[in-house]
Amino acid sequence: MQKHKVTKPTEGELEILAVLWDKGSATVRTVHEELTKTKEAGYTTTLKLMQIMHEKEMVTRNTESKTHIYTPVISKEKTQMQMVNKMISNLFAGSSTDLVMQALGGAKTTEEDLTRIEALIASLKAKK
Amino acid sequence: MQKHKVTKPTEGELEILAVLWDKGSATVRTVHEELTKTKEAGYTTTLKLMQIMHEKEMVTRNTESKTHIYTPVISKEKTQMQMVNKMISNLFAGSSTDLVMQALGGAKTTEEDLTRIEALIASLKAKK
DNA sequence: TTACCGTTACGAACTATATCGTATACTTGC
DNA sequence: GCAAGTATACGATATAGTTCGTAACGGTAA
Repeated sequence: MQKHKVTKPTEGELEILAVLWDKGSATVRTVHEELTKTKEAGYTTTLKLMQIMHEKEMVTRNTESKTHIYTPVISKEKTQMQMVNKMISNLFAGSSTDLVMQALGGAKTTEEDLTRIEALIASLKAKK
Repeated sequence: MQKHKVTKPTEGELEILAVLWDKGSATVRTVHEELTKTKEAGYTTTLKLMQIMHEKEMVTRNTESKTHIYTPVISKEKTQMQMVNKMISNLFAGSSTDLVMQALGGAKTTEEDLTRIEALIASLKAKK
């Protein structure tokens, strides 16, 4: 079986990935402008980060035109799963339930959200 | 309003905290032996990390006897909350529900767990 | 006392990440 | 063609985290 390479995005890489996931693909400038909505950063800093991500093969880029277009390689869902699982094993002693309780208890959740989760639980129960 | 200091434990610090949370307090040797059950590490590496954690005031230590005894300062619950919230905003666009769905969907959860969560949801709904 | 052992203290080296200044190249308008 | 603007490339620096070698200290057994 093929060993799957585990890419663990850093903080900064995650911010960039978030933009790319949202937009599908984007130029450095686009990403950079998104980022600067929430934080300070120099353009070349964003550029460098994205170049490093390219080296690490977290993104591909189309260099046909002078302005490169970057596209994420690793999927949002897979990354979410990896990081959630890691957190569960590191911080919740392996209990996904504890994480769920924490997340539900801590944050504001709408009634519709709660209903959606109930439905998911019901379907999970049905499978057993 | 007082600014709350956010302590963001690193990977290595988290491993040590996990042991301390479990045991209440412990010597370097005890922690180190726990850690080496799952990974390689030199004794002085563990020691140094714990000393740094002491500098950062993540732990206190009792130095009455030659062998110091370390006790966590930051609570497991608070740390869990901080990290879960961070993950929600970084990776789930602020939606705790999405995190919950991911956690429930991904991992194996017992029927009792599901029932516990249902109960929590019911009580949250009741509050609205 | 002295040799040994387990302990803490300290500092050096290494790696990873982040940030940015500067050089260089391409494009466009004049 | 050339200046201005916008891109990428590259390297230097700063900071943080990790790892570990070695010294120093204290207790204990012979």
